[in-house]
Amino acid sequence: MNIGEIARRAGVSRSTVSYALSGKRTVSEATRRRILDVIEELDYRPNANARALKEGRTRTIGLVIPPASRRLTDMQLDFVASVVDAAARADLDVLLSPSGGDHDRSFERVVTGRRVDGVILMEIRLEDARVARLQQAGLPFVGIGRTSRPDDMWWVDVDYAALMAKCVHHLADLGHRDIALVNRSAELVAAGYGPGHRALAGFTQGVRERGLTGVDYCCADDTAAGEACLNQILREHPEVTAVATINEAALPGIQHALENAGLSVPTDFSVTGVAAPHWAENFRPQLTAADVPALEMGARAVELLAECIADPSAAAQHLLLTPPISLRGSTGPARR
Amino acid sequence: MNIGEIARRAGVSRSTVSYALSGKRTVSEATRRRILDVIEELDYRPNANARALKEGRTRTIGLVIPPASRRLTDMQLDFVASVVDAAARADLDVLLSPSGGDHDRSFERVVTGRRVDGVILMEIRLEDARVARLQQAGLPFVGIGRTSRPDDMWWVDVDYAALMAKCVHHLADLGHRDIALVNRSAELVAAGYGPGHRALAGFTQGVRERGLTGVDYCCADDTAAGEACLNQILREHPEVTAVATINEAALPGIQHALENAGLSVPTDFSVTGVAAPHWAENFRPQLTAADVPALEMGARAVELLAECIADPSAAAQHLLLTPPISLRGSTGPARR
DNA sequence: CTGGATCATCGAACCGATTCGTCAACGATA
DNA sequence: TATCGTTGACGAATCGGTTCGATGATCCAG
Repeated sequence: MNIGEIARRAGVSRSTVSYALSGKRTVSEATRRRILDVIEELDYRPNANARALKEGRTRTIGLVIPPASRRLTDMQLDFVASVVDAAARADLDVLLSPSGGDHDRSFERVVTGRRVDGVILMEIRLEDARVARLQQAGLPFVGIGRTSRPDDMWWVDVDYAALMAKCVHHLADLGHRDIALVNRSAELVAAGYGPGHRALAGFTQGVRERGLTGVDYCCADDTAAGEACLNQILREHPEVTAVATINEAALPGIQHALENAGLSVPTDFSVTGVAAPHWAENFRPQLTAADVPALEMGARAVELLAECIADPSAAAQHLLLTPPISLRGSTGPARR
Repeated sequence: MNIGEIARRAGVSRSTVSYALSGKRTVSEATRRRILDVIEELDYRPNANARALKEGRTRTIGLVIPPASRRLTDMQLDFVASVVDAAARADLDVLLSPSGGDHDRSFERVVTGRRVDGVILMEIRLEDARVARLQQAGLPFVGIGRTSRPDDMWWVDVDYAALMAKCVHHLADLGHRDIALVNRSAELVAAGYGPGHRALAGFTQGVRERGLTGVDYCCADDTAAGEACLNQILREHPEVTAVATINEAALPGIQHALENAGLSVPTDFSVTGVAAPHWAENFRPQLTAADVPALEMGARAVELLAECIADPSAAAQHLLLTPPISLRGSTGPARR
């Protein structure tokens, strides 16, 4: 069931079959009809590998996700889902590669095997060896996040610094003087994970601008860690009346810790931050937070990648998103 | 930077380079050394498409996931992650295809494009057109779940019927007489989603065996629906003292509804069911539930698929998992 | 009636690997 | 020295498509 078989049954040459399918040259209506009938009858589809080999492109994009050993955040999950969906709409296939910062085999296969036309790279660090590797290989890619030298690469990112600063200002407006940041895990931050660093920078800047006192804590991405982290904050800094966080997965734990401490939100304690809508709405009361637009990011990343593939020499494009903070019920005036 | 380039620089023929890499024929140590040096210097990797074309296999598996429009459950996410990980360990790439029950283009590409050696098919329905399509195309595949005629296909599944029956017996043992089932969404059940049907069957059987009274409700996969569903149960059947569920995503909503109704778990009301450990542990008190072994399922599905690809004519293998119910704090004696 | 343009089709080269058949060189054996 | 077996390398065919150049048929204008 290859193109030769079709050609034989239709009594034409292989090239005619190819032209009948692609339309790149005219084929008489009669033979076209005959060829399509045979194709229909045999349920023939061109071999994608052969086509990719000759055409030099695969109509496939690579999606490099964090290693599966670490559970994906909901935001990342939304992002993956939207990338896959956007790619499907553009008739692109998606090849998944679970890779951390190291050069593992899966990542190397994707980069060097000419299996993909381009790559979307998730969870980029400030210094990321994978970026250099992709640039060296000359493979078009779009980063979700940016390195410390972001100008010469394509990326889509959320402006965590600005968002966190906004959160701090919001808390300051409500009269809070002592606040805490619940960041992502210490390992991630130590590895140079951009959002972690930029959120801290924004937090620090906001605190300074408003003359507040701020403390920051790293916290692993799960409920238990969130609970432990907030307990630690309450113990070590009982003066703190509000926390801001970019750690979605810690939110349930934060909630538990506050309940256990007998603190009610928002009368005794305020909580805000950056989270996927799903988490913000599951918090009780619903979280005042910037909703990370993961779904939009995925679609835009695919669009950008398509442009980058079409013209790799074009100037790098960037997209820095600053979603508004949705006021819900989890922040209120500082207690006194 | 193809194999010809390497051959030229090393002063040998292309076939010699190929044999030096594959080891399928002997190559003298001297030339091998020379070839590998050139490869190293030029950072050459064989073109995966050309290799796949010639060899007739792609070293890639397809993973057909539910469409992204519907948020994946945590269990599904764990499953995807473990499949991707297991595949990476076996040096297989994973091609993602978001497909519902219909034949969409993405699914058709995966099935007919010869881009994958085999497929893992998630969220199988009792009558699933995709299964027939794969069988017709002769593409090896492993189902996560089974159709109503499961004997002639390979699959891995969780015995939801047995698990739900166990839950019912557990509740009966605690003295509950009126219980409710919170199932997955009405659309999913109507579409013939296996776990939904089998859970209901197990629930009904358990209720009958113990002479209880049981009501069952469908519930969309989110917090709001879970809350609404439990409110409805409390309103329409105030005699109910316990619910069992296979709807993880409804658990937070169930919790909210119980809190709002002033019912405390487990003294006033019991909750149990089947959920990924993550959800079970986030419930308060922690959920007495069967932990769906999603991580194990993923790894086993990849193993099975590898066997199925190696020998497609072999007898179909099945794996029906019945994880034990972990007793945590969310079930207790019926109130009186 | 002839020359040139247009249309439809064919044949062959090519993409980048793998693999089979062949063969030269060499050493060992008779 | 003639023969045989082994080793190491080469050349060509092949996988299944796409695409370029060429060719024959048809048509219209001059």
